Amino acid sequence: MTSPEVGISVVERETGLSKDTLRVWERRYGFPDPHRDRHGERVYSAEQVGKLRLISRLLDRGLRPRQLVAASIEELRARVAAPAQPSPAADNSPPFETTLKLLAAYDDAGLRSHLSLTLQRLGLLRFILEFAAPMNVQVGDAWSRGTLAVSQEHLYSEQMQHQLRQGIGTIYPGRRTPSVLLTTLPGEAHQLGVLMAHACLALEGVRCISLGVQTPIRDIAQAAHQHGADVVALSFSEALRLKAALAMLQELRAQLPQSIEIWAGGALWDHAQDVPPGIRLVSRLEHIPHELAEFGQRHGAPPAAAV
Amino acid sequence: MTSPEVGISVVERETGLSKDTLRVWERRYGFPDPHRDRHGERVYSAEQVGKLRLISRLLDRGLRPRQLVAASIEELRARVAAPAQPSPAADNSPPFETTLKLLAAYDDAGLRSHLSLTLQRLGLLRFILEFAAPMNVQVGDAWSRGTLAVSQEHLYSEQMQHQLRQGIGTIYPGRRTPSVLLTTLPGEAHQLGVLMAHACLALEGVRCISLGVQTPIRDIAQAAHQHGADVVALSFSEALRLKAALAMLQELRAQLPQSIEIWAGGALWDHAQDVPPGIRLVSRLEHIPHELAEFGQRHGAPPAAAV
DNA sequence: GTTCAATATTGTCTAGGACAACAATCCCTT
DNA sequence: AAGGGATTGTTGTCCTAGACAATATTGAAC
Repeated sequence: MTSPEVGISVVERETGLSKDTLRVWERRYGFPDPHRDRHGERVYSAEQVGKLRLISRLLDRGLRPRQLVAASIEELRARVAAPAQPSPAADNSPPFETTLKLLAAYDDAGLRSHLSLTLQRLGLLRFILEFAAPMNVQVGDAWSRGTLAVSQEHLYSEQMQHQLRQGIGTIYPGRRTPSVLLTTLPGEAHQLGVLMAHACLALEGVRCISLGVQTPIRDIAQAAHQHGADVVALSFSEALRLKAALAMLQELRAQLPQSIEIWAGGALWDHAQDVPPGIRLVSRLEHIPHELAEFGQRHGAPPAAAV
Repeated sequence: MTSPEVGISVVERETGLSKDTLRVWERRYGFPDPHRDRHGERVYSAEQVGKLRLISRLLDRGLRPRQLVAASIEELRARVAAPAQPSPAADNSPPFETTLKLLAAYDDAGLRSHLSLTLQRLGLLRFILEFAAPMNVQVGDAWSRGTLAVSQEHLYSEQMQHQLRQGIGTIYPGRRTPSVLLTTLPGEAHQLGVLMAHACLALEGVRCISLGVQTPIRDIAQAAHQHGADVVALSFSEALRLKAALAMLQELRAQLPQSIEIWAGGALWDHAQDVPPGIRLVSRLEHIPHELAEFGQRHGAPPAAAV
């Protein structure tokens, strides 16, 4: 704990709620109810910031603030944890458990070795589908429950990224269609989704180009054009607000010719019911081969020749 | 051009100047001077946004707004381009030229192959010192001059990252002291600096742990403690404001015990004259071995046994 | 020249009012 | 009873204009 009480701009940064919103909530609902320093400026307690963070998360799921501000912290925490899909039965099979144990012990060398061995043992595809993807969810859950520190989540992410890139690096680049441009929208900093998708696509022999994360809309459109991409594939974690994501998707759709498809995937869409027209939801990495086959049919290409 | 006139929140996002700042400049200096829509809300022309973007950049270099708002766009553009260090004689040796040519042609496959070959030809250390580091500068310059699109810079960064990680992956982890924790501060998203430092350290046989980018201060401190790190090494590009960087460094210094050193490196420090006490500036990657030797002397360790 | 105090500049905070966009209700018609 | 359209409630963002702390800059005294 550095300082238990923070100013409004810190709260804005930490919760994503604008200063205006924080002030107007205080005026309307009486929450948050910050102290004032000697100069009359708002000073928020760590507890209130925590509650605001929870509320902010629930807002993204379409709930409205009036009820949320009145609820207790426990209630909010329960709502945040629960109504996602009930977490795929907290897998306790050895690789998962070991990973969490290594993270808990801050054992980076052990983690590196464990991930590398698991990759070699399973092969890249099974490593991703059966291990990396569900593991990411577990790590994300543990982080949001507070079981895992930020630094541990970073460590995990870094090491996993390393393995995935090693894996991708060993694939000889294919030339199958469609040509896919991979990236994330501004504000979405998680790389693992892009890397997993990259690997799955490359394993299908598809030509793909990754721009890393956080590419501005206009630049995605430009790059798609320049590279002659057939598909722009975007990865979304729960870090991005659903509203913002939808708005940006619509903007991108408008800037791209109809001949270029947009595929969207990632955890964000677990909570979403529908997407704007002209966007294809690829909710699971497993569906990628099927999606590629369908693309082939739509575009009259030869039906997915074996790699 | 999507829409030639935009609202205040868009300007905030695009320029990094807060709404408050935009309004108070208008009040004080008469610039910017947005039109108003029928509801009295500010509407900024593309030209004004452009000028604001230039001003925002110059502010980071310590200039003050009063003069800047009065200057013409051309004048600002000249100032942005010029007074950095005069760019190390735009190296035109083959690998550099080829890289820029491949980027200009959006040739990702060619770039991948070119980088990989250069890495194999030079070896990891020379690849970094003689090629990657100066190339990063050139790409950054080209981007800020507008010669290179954002998507091209992303592509470069992604491919270079790939090569560096491949290189790091082949190094058998050493156990030499000091134990180094690598990352960047919040707001610093550039990974290449961390990766290059990681590689240089690993090549010296030093045990190092990377947390990726943008680790919150508190979590850096916690991780350093948990990992038993002797040094926290931080990379800074010019993306971060100098002021913000210094403040965060001071905060981190306060949270770490004196026994843990902080090393700072990266392009940001080319403009800076001095750093807070208790921070060691490692201005060039080439100095890393020397820095390690000095660390050994300071801590009475055996004088840098050969790897 | 340095050092310290006075002054100017600059960003961020404050308050309360206004309104557009969206969601939820209600009522009327079919 | 169900669908559709108007009314009402909710919510986020914008507005003005004033205040002040933190940081530069200037000026005066040594």
